[in-house]
Amino acid sequence: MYYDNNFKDCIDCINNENSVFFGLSNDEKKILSQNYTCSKYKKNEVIYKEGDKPMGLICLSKGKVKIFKEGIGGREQIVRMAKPVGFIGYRALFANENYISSAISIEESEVCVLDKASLLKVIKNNGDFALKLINLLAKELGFSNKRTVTLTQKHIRGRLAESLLFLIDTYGYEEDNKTIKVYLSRGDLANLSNMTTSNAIRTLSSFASEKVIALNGKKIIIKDLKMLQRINRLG
Amino acid sequence: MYYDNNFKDCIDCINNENSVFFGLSNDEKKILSQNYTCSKYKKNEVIYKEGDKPMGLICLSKGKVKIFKEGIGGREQIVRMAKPVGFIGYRALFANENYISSAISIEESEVCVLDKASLLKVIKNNGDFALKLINLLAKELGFSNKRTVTLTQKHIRGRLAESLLFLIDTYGYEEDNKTIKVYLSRGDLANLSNMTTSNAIRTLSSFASEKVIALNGKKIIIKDLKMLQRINRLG
DNA sequence: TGCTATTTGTGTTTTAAAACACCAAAAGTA
DNA sequence: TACTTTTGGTGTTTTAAAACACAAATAGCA
Repeated sequence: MYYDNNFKDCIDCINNENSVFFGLSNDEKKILSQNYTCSKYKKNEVIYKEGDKPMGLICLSKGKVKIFKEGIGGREQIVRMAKPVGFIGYRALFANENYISSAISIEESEVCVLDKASLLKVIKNNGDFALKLINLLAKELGFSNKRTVTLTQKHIRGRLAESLLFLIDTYGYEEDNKTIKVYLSRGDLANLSNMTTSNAIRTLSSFASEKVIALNGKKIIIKDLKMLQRINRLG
Repeated sequence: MYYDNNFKDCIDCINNENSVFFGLSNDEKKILSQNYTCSKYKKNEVIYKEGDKPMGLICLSKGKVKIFKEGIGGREQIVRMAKPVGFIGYRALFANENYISSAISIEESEVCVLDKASLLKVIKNNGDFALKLINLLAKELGFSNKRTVTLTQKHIRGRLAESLLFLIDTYGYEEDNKTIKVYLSRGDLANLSNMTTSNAIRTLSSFASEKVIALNGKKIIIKDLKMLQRINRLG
């Protein structure tokens, strides 16, 4: 990781129309944009880890990041996948706690960190913005509650199907409109779906032999979305 | 369930020092207290159910409530337990979604419902209050993420131990300082811990024969808290 | 009060998924 | 380039927990 305050993608975090900051006044944007630092991460670099103290609001302007918790025997559970423009580490920041999860880039990524004090100032003075954050957290909590139930109750095939659908939903497709636009290792796919690596590999092969997907290295091509949704629903 | 706007416990939701509303100005409290309805529920009555549209912020002024999601084959997972003074159903309200979980009283309870519009008005005009809610949601999200990992990774004994510690943490002890102050059925204890009823019964008996707890009907008496915490950590 | 329904409790069987063991392929790296 | 490490892949064994089955006790109810 190295610091670099000069690449302009960081501005995106504040001005991008998909950002929660979209709609802030110029004064407010100025407060935020005067207090940030930027950095780049290569693939598989740690952005923060469990136990660290949040230094600000981290915005992902480029790349992809996995957020996971370590459980029994170091086994990791991916709780979220971040894409640009999006925020990471805001839960701990707003809870005034240290991180309870870790964030690692799964491809080359760029982030900027917005100073906490400036952010709090803007929140306090802008009720609509505060409501947006409340809305964001509430949705995230709903997602987490749903995951708890599916990860504990669905069978392996259902869990993997759900993960694939989640990845499509988060990152979309390549230009061919059928290849999922993210390359996870079998191990990460397993960590996302609460299963062992061998079971992820095995179940992926099953899906492939059933012509639900096709595999090409780390690329996953969706051949039968309806069927995948069906497997997701029925378990 | 029946309506009754005259019992004074409802005022508690706004004035109680443990409430997020504590610290609001009199004007703000007035706005909120002018727009609420109260109701009483007997044991095992539905307060809201999955799919319902939230009508306002529900405050529990008396009693105990379980919040759960239905999963595969109707199997329920308890995601939260509410105590007075506390709020229920706020996630869906703030996410502008229908409920994704259901709430059922596990003993006689009293709730009041604060009008959504009035609440939003107060949030928009009081940044500190908004931050309190952001903090509340962020903590709840942390709890949910932790649960996801422990429910999927811990073994039965560890999961049950964690649930018992969670119940102690939430409801505390009776006057004897060792009986958990909530009476859940074995089925509910199972739904809280992601296991079948028979396994909850079996594991409780194991704990009892190991002198970690003692059982007296639905009463659970903690005999060896250190050991219970140990089982929770290692199990 | 007796009758039904639910909850509690225990033994047995089945099964889904982990654990283990091993090899092949690919990707780093010296 | 060869060498090491990581990732992908597959068969076999083991095991934790569900599923099933059936009493006993308790609670709800007419």
